[in-house]
Amino acid sequence: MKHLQTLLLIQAVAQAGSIRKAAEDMNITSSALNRRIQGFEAEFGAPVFERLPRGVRLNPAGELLIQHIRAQSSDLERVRAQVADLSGVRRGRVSISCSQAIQPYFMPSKIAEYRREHPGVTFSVNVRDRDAAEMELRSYNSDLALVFEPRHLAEFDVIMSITQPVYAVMERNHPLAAKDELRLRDCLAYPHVVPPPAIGIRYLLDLAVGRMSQKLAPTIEAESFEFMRHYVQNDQAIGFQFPIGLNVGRDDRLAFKPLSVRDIAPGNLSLLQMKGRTLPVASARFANQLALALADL
Amino acid sequence: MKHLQTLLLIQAVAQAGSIRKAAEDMNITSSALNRRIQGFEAEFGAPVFERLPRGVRLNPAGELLIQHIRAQSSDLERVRAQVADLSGVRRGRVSISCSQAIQPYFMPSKIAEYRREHPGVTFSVNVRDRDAAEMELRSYNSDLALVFEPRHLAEFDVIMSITQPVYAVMERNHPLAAKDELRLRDCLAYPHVVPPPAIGIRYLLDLAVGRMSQKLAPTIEAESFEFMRHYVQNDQAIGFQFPIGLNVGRDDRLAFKPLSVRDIAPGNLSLLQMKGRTLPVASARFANQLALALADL
DNA sequence: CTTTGCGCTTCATTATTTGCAGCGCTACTG
DNA sequence: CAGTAGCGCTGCAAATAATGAAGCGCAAAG
Repeated sequence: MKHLQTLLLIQAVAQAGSIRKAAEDMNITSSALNRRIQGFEAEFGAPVFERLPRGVRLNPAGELLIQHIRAQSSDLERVRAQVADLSGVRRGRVSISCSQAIQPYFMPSKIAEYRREHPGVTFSVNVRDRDAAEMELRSYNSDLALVFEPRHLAEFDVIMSITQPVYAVMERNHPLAAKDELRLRDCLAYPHVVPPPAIGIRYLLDLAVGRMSQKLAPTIEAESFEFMRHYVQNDQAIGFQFPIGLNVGRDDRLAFKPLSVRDIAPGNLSLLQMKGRTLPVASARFANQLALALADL
Repeated sequence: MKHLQTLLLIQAVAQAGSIRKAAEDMNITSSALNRRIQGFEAEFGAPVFERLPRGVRLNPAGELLIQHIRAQSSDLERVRAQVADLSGVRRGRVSISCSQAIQPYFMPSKIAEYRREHPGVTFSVNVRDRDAAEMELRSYNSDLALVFEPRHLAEFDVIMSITQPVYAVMERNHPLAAKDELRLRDCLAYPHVVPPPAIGIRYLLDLAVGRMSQKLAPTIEAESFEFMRHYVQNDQAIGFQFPIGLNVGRDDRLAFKPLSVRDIAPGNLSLLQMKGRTLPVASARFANQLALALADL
């Protein structure tokens, strides 16, 4: 859209960190870009960038402005999608960031379900830890985020929120696989595979261990739950995961047993959007469907 | 702001109802304006106006767009105000629509109180009935609305809400002035002054009377509470008002007595803003102060 | 101490926007 | 029922604004 051109250029400069680089990215000369920015700052009434010897950087006013720009363009997109919707076409693109646990079973099935009714809608799914997912929302790169243990709840609107107990994951004939419910201390007696601190489940583990005499002594710290699932088949090791990320009852090589909630708090799984934002139709509907599915879990 | 120019022109055309009129308003020629609009529609991907023989009118897509435009410009204003705030200056303008009852005592004292701390902030206060106040919010002409018995609550964010009983207003030595609490039927035995149906208190009266055998037989239907207050000093008449609009205990010519809540529901006084909107700093702070003051009432 | 990369400015050039005039159309008007 | 006024739209020349090429001064990096 033409009327946003200057704003988009500002965004490009903010990202590139220098006017000349941004100019190259946007296929114009640096002089033109330079003057557009000066022009804008003049009519805006305040500088937007700090001039550094090696480039530019947003100043506080610029940070405010860039936020406005993102909201702007995303809202315009929403309007266009809604207008397209008016003329009968059901199109759109839903972008969502989610925790790793959501990715293997839950999200694919829900997306497939949604697309059966709205085949014109496309999706963009990003797996992100909780901090990164929040960043995506803030930058309007994702419409939705479905994450465990979100951090800065006050900055977002919570569309739906449920809790899930932490499960231990182990080989099918692991000594602990006989019990129905496990104590955390029993698990820690075995080698254990835990994710790095940025991941929600690790946060809960750290909290829980903090109240105990025993310490967390991770044999392996691994980002990937996929990796964890395969590793525990070797070393009589224990992994941890939420049930939404497990194929409970339909995996014949692994056993999944819940940890006692006396030992470790259940995880909070929240569906978030940017505060106060009006989502595009497609995203809003998908969020709705997700909320219903979560409620049924 | 230059990058909004086309959008503002569209707004002008929507308001004027014809391109030529809008062109005159905006001091350009109709041909220039015409082509800007055509250009915009082209890149927008859909027409925004219906062409009528005597002018143009927004089509549904246009309605969506105009809403976006209003949100846009108001948000940009907010950013500018916030940037001004950054540079140390406490400036800004708060615009608020309120019910008539709020105007004589409550609003002036709260504004004065606020301005003692923020002398740079200016105010624009409009007295509106509940429907008109909601219109002002929707069109972004007012940041806030403080009204009795709002109608379409779902379209707005409720910042704060309290209830107030209905009071009868009468001459100091009116026969009913002796009692502590009045029954509605006793009031209706005297001539009564009521506002027109658009006003919140009338709505409550109509509701209450609907459950009774007696009918509302207004001697006078008057917009102005001011008028009502003066009139009841003549005809032994009864008027109705919420205590927030009365100088309870400090008026020596009138008596104010609450009606029994068994007869008539208390009025709901709500502080509203446009849904999902980020208010300018000044307005947000003032809303905050109002909410506190209402809670203390 | 040279080099590199930066923001910014000047000036001629190129796009873009504007105003003027006029066309065709439809709904009022006498 | 012709006349007229008001409308949206378009062609064309003039005015205005944005652009690119080149170069200046500056400060950090090598």
